[in-house]
Amino acid sequence: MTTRMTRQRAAVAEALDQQDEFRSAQQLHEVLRARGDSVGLATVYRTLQTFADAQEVDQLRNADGEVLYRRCERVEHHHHLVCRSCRRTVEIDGPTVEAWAAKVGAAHDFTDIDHTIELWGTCADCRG
Amino acid sequence: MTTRMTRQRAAVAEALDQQDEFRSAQQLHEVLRARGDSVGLATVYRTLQTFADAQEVDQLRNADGEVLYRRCERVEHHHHLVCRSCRRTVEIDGPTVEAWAAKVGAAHDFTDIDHTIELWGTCADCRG
DNA sequence: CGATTCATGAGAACGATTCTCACGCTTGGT
DNA sequence: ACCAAGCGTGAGAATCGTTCTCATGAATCG
Ligand SMILES: [Mn+2]
Ligand SMILES: [Mn+2]
Ligand SMILES: [Zn+2]
Ligand SMILES: [Zn+2]
Repeated sequence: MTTRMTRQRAAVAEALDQQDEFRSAQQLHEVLRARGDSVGLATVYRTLQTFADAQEVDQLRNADGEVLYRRCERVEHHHHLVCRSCRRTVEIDGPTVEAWAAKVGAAHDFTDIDHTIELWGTCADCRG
Repeated sequence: MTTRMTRQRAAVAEALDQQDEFRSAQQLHEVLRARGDSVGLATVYRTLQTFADAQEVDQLRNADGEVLYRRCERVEHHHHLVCRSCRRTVEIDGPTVEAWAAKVGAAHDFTDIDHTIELWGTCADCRG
């Protein structure tokens, strides 16, 4: 239950903070390696999962099914608009869809409604 | 580019039609095997992908990252409310979120907006 | 300064999906 | 119907992201 502070966790947290875009565990592992902060791949996976469980990082899947992680600005629940090519991310606050999702779930007598809402597009920079 | 009619394709299509819930390629493969319509697993995967490309089946990923397929009633774009435990599915028409997604994308100067919107919950039957 | 116990990491294992490629069947023309 | 052309098939190998194993290392706390 405890969460010991280790060099590895600090390194992963720092690498995450340096990223603006969503990154995969393997990408972050590479970032760490390049920085000289050697951390085992298994540890990167474990640490990211720990952070995600603690709601300290957001995670989503790209079209290929890879899990991507990002430390967002806002800590409250939100969604993302992600560039398909560079992964530039905009944090989206969607009260409209929150209400919609809850209403639809209730209307069909489903409980514990959870929603997956992510927007993908091509950002201005990647459009040339 | 052609699409030859084979016993395997007919079998996969038929197995899909018998399902009310979202199913994985492996589950459908098992359904086929149980029916006596033996179809290779690779063929099941290929056929489902072909159907998906042709917009004849919808696909989504569950929390574990597995891809699930379903032949829906409505052929037009829509979303789903899926039971986490039995996968019972309700097809959702969401003009509200369609507009929201488009607006958000445009507001941030992203083009070719695509959205992933799926609702998960526990259906009445699975709640006991 | 120990003792305790969680954390780490190299490599094996996993599991869904894709790839390979020789063989067979659908198809379109004759 | 007959045939040639080439798409479709399937068993097994290969991929690849992710998780597991387990011996070793390090953080924590009295
Ligand atoms: Mn939301
Ligand atoms: Mn939609
Ligand atoms: Zn971009
Ligand atoms: Zn259910």
